[in-house]
Amino acid sequence: MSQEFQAPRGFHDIFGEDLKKFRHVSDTVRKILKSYNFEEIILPVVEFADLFERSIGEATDIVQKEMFVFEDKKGRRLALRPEGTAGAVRAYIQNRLFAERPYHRIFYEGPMFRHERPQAGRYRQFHQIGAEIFGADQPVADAEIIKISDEIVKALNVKARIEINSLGCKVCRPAYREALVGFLSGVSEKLCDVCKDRKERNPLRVLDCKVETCKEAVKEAPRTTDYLCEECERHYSEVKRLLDSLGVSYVENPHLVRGLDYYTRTVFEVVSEELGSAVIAGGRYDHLVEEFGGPSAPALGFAVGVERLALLVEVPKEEEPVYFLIPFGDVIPYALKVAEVLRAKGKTVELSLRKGNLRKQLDFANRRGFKYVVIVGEDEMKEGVITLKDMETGEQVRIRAEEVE
RNA sequence: GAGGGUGUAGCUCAGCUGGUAGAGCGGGGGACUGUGGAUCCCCAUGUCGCGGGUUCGAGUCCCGUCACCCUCCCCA
Repeated sequence: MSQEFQAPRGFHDIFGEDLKKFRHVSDTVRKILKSYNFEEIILPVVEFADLFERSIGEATDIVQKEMFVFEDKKGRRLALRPEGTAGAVRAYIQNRLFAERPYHRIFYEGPMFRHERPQAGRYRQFHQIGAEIFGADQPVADAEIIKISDEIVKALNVKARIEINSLGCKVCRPAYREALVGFLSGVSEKLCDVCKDRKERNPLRVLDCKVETCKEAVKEAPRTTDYLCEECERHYSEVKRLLDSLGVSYVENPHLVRGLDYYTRTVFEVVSEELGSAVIAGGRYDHLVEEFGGPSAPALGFAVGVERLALLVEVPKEEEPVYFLIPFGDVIPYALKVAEVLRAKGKTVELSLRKGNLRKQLDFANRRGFKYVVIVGEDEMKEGVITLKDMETGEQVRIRAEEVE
C-alpha cells in the first residue's frame, strides 16, 4: 500500500481509545458547567484577525507567530481562532446579550488553532471547552470559576494544583510595571537572552521564565500583589476567603502572569505535575468588552484543554452490552427482523458481516468482547425464535426475540 | 522559530563495518458447513517515510524533504 496523503503536522485524527478519553473529558466538563447553568454557544472557528490581535495583544507570541492567518477573496485578513475568549466577547457584543439581563454565563466547545511545534499534549489543532461570565465584578464569580475548575479535575480524578495570582487593574498595574522594569534593568546581566528581549516587550513574562539563573535573579523582584490598589487588594482577599470557605485548595504564585494581554485582577492555572503544564487556565478581563465597543461589562472565564486532560484520565468501563447477531444459513430477512425487534427494545445490535462457520463467528465475537451473541439459523427461523448466548457464562437460551430483557 | 532523536509488515521491533527482507503479536484460510476463549498447519504481510546523490550494488553511507517524539520559546 503506498500512501499519498498524511495529515499536516500537528493535526490529528482522534478515534478509538483516545476518543473515549476525549469524550469522557468533554462530557464531564459539560455536565459540570450545565450544573451551574452555563448556556452553550457555538462560535465560528474563523474571525477577523485583528479581533485576536487587539484582544490577546500584538506583542504576544500567540499573535506574532502562532496564528493561522489568511485572506479571503476580498483581501480581508481572517484567522483560525487561537483561543475562544475573543470570539465569545465579540458574540456577546454583536448579539446584544448584555441588553437581555445584567449578567450572562456561557460556554463553548471546539477546536482552536496555533501554529507551533507539536509536543506531548500540544497540537496545532487542539480542543478547548471555555466558559465565560459577562457582567459580573463580584469576587464570588472568580471563586465560582476556580471552584468549577477544581470540580473538573476532581471529577476526572486528575492530579493537579491550582495556582492563583492577581495582576491588578488599570489603576495599579502601570505602577507595578514601572517598578518591575526598574528592577529588571538592575539585574539585566543575569537574565537569559530571551528574557533580555522579553524585558522590553513583555516584562511580566520574565517572572515566568524557567531558566534557573532567571528564577534566581527574579526572586527579589517586586510582586504584583504588593502593588495592588485598595480595591484590587480587597477583591483578591475576598476571592481567597471564598475559596477557603469552599474548601478549594490553591497556592498563591506571585509570578503567575499568563501570556495574554487582556487579563486583569485574578488569574489562575490548574497545573498538572505529570504533564508539567496547565490543563485549565483563565482569569478576569474587566475591560475587554468595553474596549471592543460594548458596555462596561467586567468579565472572566477559563479554558479547559481537552487533549491535555485526556492524556491523564482513565475511562470508567460501564459500556452498555452489545448484542452481536450472527445469521447462519439463508436467513438474512429473518435476522434483520430480529435486529429490528431488539433495537426497538433499546438494545444495541451489530449484525455480523464476518464470513465463515459458526466457530469462526463465535471466535470473532469473543475477540471483539461482545457480552451477548444472538444466533439466528434456519432452525431458529423455522420456530420463530433466536438463540441468545451469554459469552461470559456460556449459557444460552432459545426464546422469541420479543422476550429478550 | 532553535536544538536533539526517530522513521523497516496493521502493531512492537530485529537487520553487525553496504551484497537486493525477518521475528513476535495481530490479520486471513484450513484441520472443524450449528457453538467461542486452546492447539496445530498454511498464507499474505512491505515502493525499508518520500526524493535525490555516492556505488557494480543502498534498509544500511551522504544531502534534501515530510511526519512523529523530546527539550526550548510559548501555551490549553
